[in-house]
Amino acid sequence: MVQDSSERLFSQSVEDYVKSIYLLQQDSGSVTTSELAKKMKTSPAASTKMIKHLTENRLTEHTRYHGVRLSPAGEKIALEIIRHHRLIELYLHQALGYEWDEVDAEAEKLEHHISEEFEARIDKMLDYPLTDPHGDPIPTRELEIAPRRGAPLDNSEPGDTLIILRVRDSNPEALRYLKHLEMRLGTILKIIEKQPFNGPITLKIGEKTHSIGRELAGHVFVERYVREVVD
Amino acid sequence: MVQDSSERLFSQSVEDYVKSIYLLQQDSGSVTTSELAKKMKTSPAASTKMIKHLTENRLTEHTRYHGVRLSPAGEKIALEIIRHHRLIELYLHQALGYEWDEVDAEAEKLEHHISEEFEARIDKMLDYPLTDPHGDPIPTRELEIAPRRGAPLDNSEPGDTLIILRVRDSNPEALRYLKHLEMRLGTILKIIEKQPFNGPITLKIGEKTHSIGRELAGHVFVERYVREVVD
DNA sequence: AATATAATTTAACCATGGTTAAATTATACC
DNA sequence: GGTATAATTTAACCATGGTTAAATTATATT
Ligand SMILES: [Mn+2]
Ligand SMILES: [Mn+2]
Ligand SMILES: [Mn+2]
Ligand SMILES: [Mn+2]
Repeated sequence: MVQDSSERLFSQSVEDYVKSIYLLQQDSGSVTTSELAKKMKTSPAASTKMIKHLTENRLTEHTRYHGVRLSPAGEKIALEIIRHHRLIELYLHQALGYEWDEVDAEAEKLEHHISEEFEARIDKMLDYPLTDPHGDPIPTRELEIAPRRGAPLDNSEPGDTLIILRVRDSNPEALRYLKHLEMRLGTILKIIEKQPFNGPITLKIGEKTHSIGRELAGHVFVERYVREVVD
Repeated sequence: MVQDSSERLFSQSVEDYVKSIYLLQQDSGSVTTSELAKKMKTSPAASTKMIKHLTENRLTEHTRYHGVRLSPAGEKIALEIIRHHRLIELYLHQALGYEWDEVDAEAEKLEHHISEEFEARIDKMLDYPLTDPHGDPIPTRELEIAPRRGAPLDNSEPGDTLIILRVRDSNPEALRYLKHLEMRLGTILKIIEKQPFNGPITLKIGEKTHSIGRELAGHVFVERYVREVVD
C-alpha cells in the first residue's frame, strides 16, 4: 500500500531491506547491491534505488560501487523486526501448533503489522524466550542479541559427536526433510563417514544411520557434544 | 507497499474500501462517495478513484453520481476480511487478554496479513465462534453471516427491561466507559427515565442507577429481556 | 424553468517501489 | 597500462493510492 497505517515510521519494504542487510552483513561485513537484490528477489536496479533511499534516511552508509552497511539507527530497526519475526515464529509454534517449516512465511508478513502491545503480550506468554524454533537468538526488548550458535555440520569430521543448535529457517522443504530424519534442535548425532569430492555425509542418530548431502548439511549448525554433567 | 506479497489478490486498500462499503450499505442500501470517503478518512476524490477501480475489477457496481454497491464478488471479499477481523478480535480477547476496546485497532491491520492456515487454526482454537467481543456476527468459513442483533438502546422506552447484545466497536473511549459502567454483552438493565429533547437516559443495572447521553446509548444494541426459562 | 448549492468527478500532481535497457565504473588478466 | 567483463548505477517508464483545485452534475428552492 502507499499509505502507511497509524504509527509505523517505515514501510514494509524498508523494514525488509534493512532486515536483509542486517542478516547478510553478519556473514560478509558489508553487503553488495546484487547480494541484496538476490535476497529481496528484485532487480539490482531496485536494490540500488532502495540503498540510496535508506542512505538518505540515515539507516545505511553507502560508498558508490562498494556496498552498503547499516548505521546504528538501521541496526535498531533491523533488530526490532527480527525480534518481531522470531517471537511470532515461536508463538505460532508453541501456541498454535505450527510446524517449524510453516512459521517463517507467516512471520515474514506479520512482523510488520503487530503492535508493541502484541509483541509484549506474546513475549510474556512465552516467558521471555531467548531462541526461536530454528535456534536463532531473539533480541531482548532492549534489542540486545546473543551470537548465533553452532558451526555448519559439513565442517565436522568423522568421529565427532555433535548436538544440533540451529538450522537455516528459510527453506521449508529442507526443514520438513530434516524433521523426517529426526534432526531437530537438541538432537545428538555422530559423524560416521564423509565422502570426498563434496560427497554425502553419513551420520548416526540413535540407532539409525542416514546419509545426507553437503548442501543439506550446510543448513544444520552444530557444536561438539559433551555429555551433560549432573551435580 | 507496492508489491503485494505472495498470494494475496487485492491490496490492503482495496480490502478496506470493500469492507467499508459492505458495512455502510448494511444501513443504507447503497453508499455515496462522501460517506465512503469519510469512513476511509480520505478525500472524496480518492474515494471516486477507488470506486472506479473497484468497478473496473467487478467488485462493485456504480452509476455516476448515484452511489456504489458491492457485486457478489465484492461481497465475498468483504465477508472474508470481516471474518478475519472478527476472529482476530476474539482471539486477541480470549487468548491474549486484550480488552474489548483494544482489539479493533490491532485487528484492523492483521486482518489483511494472516494466512488461511492462521484463520483456520484460531477458528478451531476458539471452537468455531459465532460472535466477536462486541456481539457482531462472525461469518462462517462458507461466508454465511447471521443478521446483526439488537436495536439501539435509545429507541427503548421507560419500563423496558433489556439485555445488551451488541455494541459499536469503533470507539475505544466509549467502550472503556461502557465497561466502567458494567455495561457488557449480556448485561441486563431497565430503563427508568428518558428525558425529552434528546436528554439523558436513566437506567438501572443491578442495584446501581446511571444516566447516559443519547449518543452513547446509540452505541448500545439491545433486545427485550424475557427471564430465561429453566426446563 | 432558472439558479444556487452541494456532491461528485476530473485533472494535474506527488511519493513509493517496482521494471528493463543503457551508461558507467571497478577489477581481473594479458 | 590497456582492455574485457562483471557489477553497479542511471534513465525512462509504470501502477497504486494519495493530495488539492477546477469542472461538472444533481437537487432543492424560488
Ligand atoms: Mn517481512
Ligand atoms: Mn526463525
Ligand atoms: Mn483494515
Ligand atoms: Mn468487533
